[in-house]
Amino acid sequence: MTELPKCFNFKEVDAKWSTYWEEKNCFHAEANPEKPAYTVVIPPPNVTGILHMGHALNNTLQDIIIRYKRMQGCEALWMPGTDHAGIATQNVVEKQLAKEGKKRQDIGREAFLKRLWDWKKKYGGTIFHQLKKLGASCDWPRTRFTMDDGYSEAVKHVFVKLYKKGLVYRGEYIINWCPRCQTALSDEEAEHQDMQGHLYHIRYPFKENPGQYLIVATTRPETMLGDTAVAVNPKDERYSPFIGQKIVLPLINREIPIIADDFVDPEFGTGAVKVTPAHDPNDFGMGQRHKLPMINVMHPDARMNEEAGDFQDMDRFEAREAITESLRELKLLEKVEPHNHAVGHCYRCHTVVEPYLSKQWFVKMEPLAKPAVEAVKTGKIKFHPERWTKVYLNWMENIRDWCISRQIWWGHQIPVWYCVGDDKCKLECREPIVAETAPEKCPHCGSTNLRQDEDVLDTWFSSWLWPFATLGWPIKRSKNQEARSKEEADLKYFYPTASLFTAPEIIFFWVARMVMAGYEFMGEAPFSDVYLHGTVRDAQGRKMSKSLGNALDPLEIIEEYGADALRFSLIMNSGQDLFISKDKFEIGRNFANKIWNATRLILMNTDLANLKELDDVSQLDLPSRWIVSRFYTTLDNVSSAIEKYRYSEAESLIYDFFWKQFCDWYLEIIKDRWAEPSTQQVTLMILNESLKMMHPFMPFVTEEIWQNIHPESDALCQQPWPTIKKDHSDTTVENTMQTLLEVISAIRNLRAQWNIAPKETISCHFTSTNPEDLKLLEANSPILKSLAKLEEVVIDPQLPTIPNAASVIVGNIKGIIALGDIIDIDEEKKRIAQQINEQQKAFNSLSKRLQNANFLQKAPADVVEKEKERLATFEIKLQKLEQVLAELN
RNA sequence: GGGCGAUUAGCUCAGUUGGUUAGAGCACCUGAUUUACAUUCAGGGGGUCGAAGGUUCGAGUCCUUCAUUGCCCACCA
Repeated sequence: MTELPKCFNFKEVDAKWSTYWEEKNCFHAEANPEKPAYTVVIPPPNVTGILHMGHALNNTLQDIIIRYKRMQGCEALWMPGTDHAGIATQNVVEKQLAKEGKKRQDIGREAFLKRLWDWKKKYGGTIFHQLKKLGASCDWPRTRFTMDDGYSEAVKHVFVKLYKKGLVYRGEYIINWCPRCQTALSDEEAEHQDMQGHLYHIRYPFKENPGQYLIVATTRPETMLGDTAVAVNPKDERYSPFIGQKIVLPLINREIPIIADDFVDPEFGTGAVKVTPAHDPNDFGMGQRHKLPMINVMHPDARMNEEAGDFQDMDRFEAREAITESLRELKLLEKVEPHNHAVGHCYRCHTVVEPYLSKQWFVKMEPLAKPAVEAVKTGKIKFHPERWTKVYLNWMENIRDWCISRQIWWGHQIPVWYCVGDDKCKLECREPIVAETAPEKCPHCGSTNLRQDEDVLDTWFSSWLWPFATLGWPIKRSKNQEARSKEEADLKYFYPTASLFTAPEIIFFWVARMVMAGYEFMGEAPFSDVYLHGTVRDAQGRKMSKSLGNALDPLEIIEEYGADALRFSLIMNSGQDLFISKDKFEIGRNFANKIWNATRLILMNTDLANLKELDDVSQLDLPSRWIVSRFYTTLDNVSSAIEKYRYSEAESLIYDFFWKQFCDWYLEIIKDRWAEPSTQQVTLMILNESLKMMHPFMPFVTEEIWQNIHPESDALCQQPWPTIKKDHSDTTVENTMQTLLEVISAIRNLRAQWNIAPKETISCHFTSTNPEDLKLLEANSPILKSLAKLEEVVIDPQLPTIPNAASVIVGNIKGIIALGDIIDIDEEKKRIAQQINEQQKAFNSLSKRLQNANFLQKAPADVVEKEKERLATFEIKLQKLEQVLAELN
C-alpha cells in the first residue's frame, strides 16, 4: 500500500518529467516501415518569440494528437523549429543598436549580421524551453531553423528553380513601402485600418483658360507634386469637351493632359481624378495604359525629394499641411471634407505604408495556385472547421503576384548577381545571373567584378517550404550514397504530413503558400487536414497583446496552476475564440487534483498485485460491470472525438466519466467493499486504463501516477492506447444501473425535501410490477442502503399499509418510506401533485403527437416505436403517482 | 463595398444528418463532512434558445427578413 502526498504537487513533478522524457528520448521518430507515419510540423514560432497563450493553445492541440497517435502505434513525428522572422528580428537588434546611438549602416552589413547571429544564439532557444514546460513532445534533436545551412540551400534552390521556370521575375511596380523599416512589403503585410482623413478638393487651372478650373478630389494632396495627368470617365458628359486639353499643375506649374479612363467613377468626389503613377497603384495602371511619365516625389524615408520644389525635405505629412496651406493662399483650395478610408499600415511597426514605385522581385502566383485550389475543391485537403475553405478559395482565386524582395539584411540574400563590369561589358551583361552558388565571373564578358543583389527574401518565402525543407529536402547530391538514401527514405516516409494546426490569421501568409509549394516542389499536398483554432482573448473579448497589457502569461499560469491545468483548461474552452481570465484555469487544476486524489484513495486500499487485465466481466456485480462498460464507451467516444478534431468534446467526456461516474458514483458505491479482490481488480484496471486515455491531455499528472504504480515499466507516453473492447460495453447493464442510480437520487431528494438529516435512520419498502426490478433491488440492497443512507431495505411484492409514508416512484418501481411525525400530509400531497403535474405535461405532448395521423404516417418507424415506449413508461408512472395521491386522500 | 461567424440560464459556452420534458462549468442559495480530495460531496432556484415570418407530423437545429455584435478581405481617388 502506497501513500501519496495529499495534493498533486505539480511544481516538482512537471519539471521532473520534461527532463525525463527528453533524456530518454521518448519523442524521437525514425522511418520505420513496420509502422504508419504520422507527421505534424510545428508552425515555427519567431526566433524572437516568447510563449504566449496563442502558442500554448496551438501547441497543446498538436501535442494531444501527437501523443495520441504515438500511443496508437504510429511513428509520430512532431517537427520543431523556429522562423528567422526577418523584419521582426532585425528590429530587435536595431533597437539594441539604437541604445548605443548607432544605426545598422554605421556598423555595416557583416557586423550587423554577426550581432544578429549572436543574438539568436543567446536568446533564440527561449521558446523551446518554454514549450518543454508545456509538455510539448517534439522530436527535439531534429530542431530546425529557417536560416540553417540546409534550409538556406532549399530556399536558394527554389528561387533558382522558379526563376528558370519563369515564375520569378524582377520589375518596377508600385509596392507597399514601409518608410520606417525602409523595405518593400507584400500585400498581406500591409494591414488596412479605417482612418479619419480628409478629402481635399483642389482647383486645377486650364492652360488655355487660366481663370477656369477643373476640380479634383484627393485624400493625399502631397502626391499632387507627382501628377502627370488628370483623368475623367469618357462617358462623363460634364468633362468630355475637355479631354485632350492641358491643365497646369498648381505649385509646380507642369502642363499635364486631361485623359479619359474607364477606371474613373463619375459618382465619386468630383468625377475628376489626379493621376500620380508613382504613388498610387491605380494611377500606376492608368499611367501604363496612357504611357504617362512617372514622377517619384519622395525619398525612401517618405521625405519629399528634389521633385517637390519648395517642399523638398519635408516629411510627407508635414508637406500635406504645407501644400494645403499654399493652395489655400492661391485660392486653389475649393473645400476640405472629412473622409473615412482604409489606410495600409506596416504589420511590424504600424507606420503608414506608402505606395511606392520601386524595382522588386516577384513570384507569379497564378500557375502555382491552380493545383492548390484543386486540392481543396476535391477534398484532398480539408479545413476544420469547414467554413475556412471559402476564405482560402476566395483568396486563391483572386491571387496576385507576390513581392518577395525586402530591403533588410536579416534573411536569405537573394541568389542573384550583377555584372558590374568594365569596358568589355556587353549588352547581355545587364541580365541578372541567377544561381544557387556564387558565380566566379560574368558568363558574358568574363569579368570577375560581380555584385550580389543586396536584398533578402521575404520570410514567408522560406516558411512556405517548411513541411519538406525540415525533412531534408532537397537531398544533397554531394553526400555519399548511404547517407543519401537514408535521407531520401526519411523524407519519403514522413512527407506528406498529416495535419496542420494554426491560427486563421496566417491562412494567406503561410497555409495557402505551403499548399502551393507542396504541389510545385513535391508534387503532393503538404498535409491533408488543416485545423484552425480560435484566438485567445481576454474576458472583455479583446485580443491578448503585450501592448494592451491584458495578456496572461502562460508561464505564470504553469507556475501557479500547473502545465496540465493550463492545457486542460485551454482545450476545454477552445470551441471558437477563447475568452480567458485567470479563474478559467481552476477547472484544470481541480481536475488534475481529482485524478491525484482518486489515485491516492485507490492506492491506500488496494494491492497492486490485483492489477491485471479483465477478461471475463460477466461474473462481476452490477456496478462494476457498469463502470467497465462506461469506460469502454467513453474510450470509444474519446477516440472518435480526437479523430474528428473535437478536442473540447473529448475532454468533457473524460471529465464526466472520471469525475462524475468513476469518483462520485463508483468509488462511493464500493466504499465498503475494498477487501474484495474483484473490487480492487476493477478499480485498478479503470484507473490504469484511464491514465492512458487522459495522458495526451494531461501528460504530467498521469505520468507521475503511472510511474508510481509501474516503477519498472516504460513511461506512460510510450504505452499503447487502450484497446476498445466492444464486448465490455453493455447498454443493458448501463440502463439497469441507471435505474438504480435514479432510485438513490430520488431518495436523496426526498431526504432533502423533508429535511431529514443523513444520520437519521429511515427504511424503505420497495415493490415493482416488473419482477426484474425486484431482483435488481434485492441484489443491490447493500448499495441502496449505503448510498441512500437507509437503515433497512425491504423488497416486498405487496406493500404494507403505512400511515404517514412518503413515496418514491421511478419507472415501475415504487418505494415507500415511513416518516412518522415528520410528515405533513398536505405537503406530501403537494409534492406528489407537483410530480404528477410535470409528468402530465410530458405525457400530454407526447400522446398528442402519437394521436397525430401525420406523425404516424410520416415519421420513421423507429422514432414512432421509441415514442410509444416512452408514452407507456409515462403512463405507468402517472398511474402510480395518481394512486399514491388517491391513497393520501 | 464584399465575405464569414456569433446571438441558448446572471456569466462562459455545449447542443454532430430536424425526433426524450433544452444541458455543463462558474456564480448564487440550502445542507453534509471523526473525509482520498473544501481544489470535496448531496440538493436547489434560474432559459417563451436575439425578433418576426416560413417549411415540417415535429424547429435551438432548415429557409427568408430584420436587429445587435465580432472578424477577415477590398486600389473608388
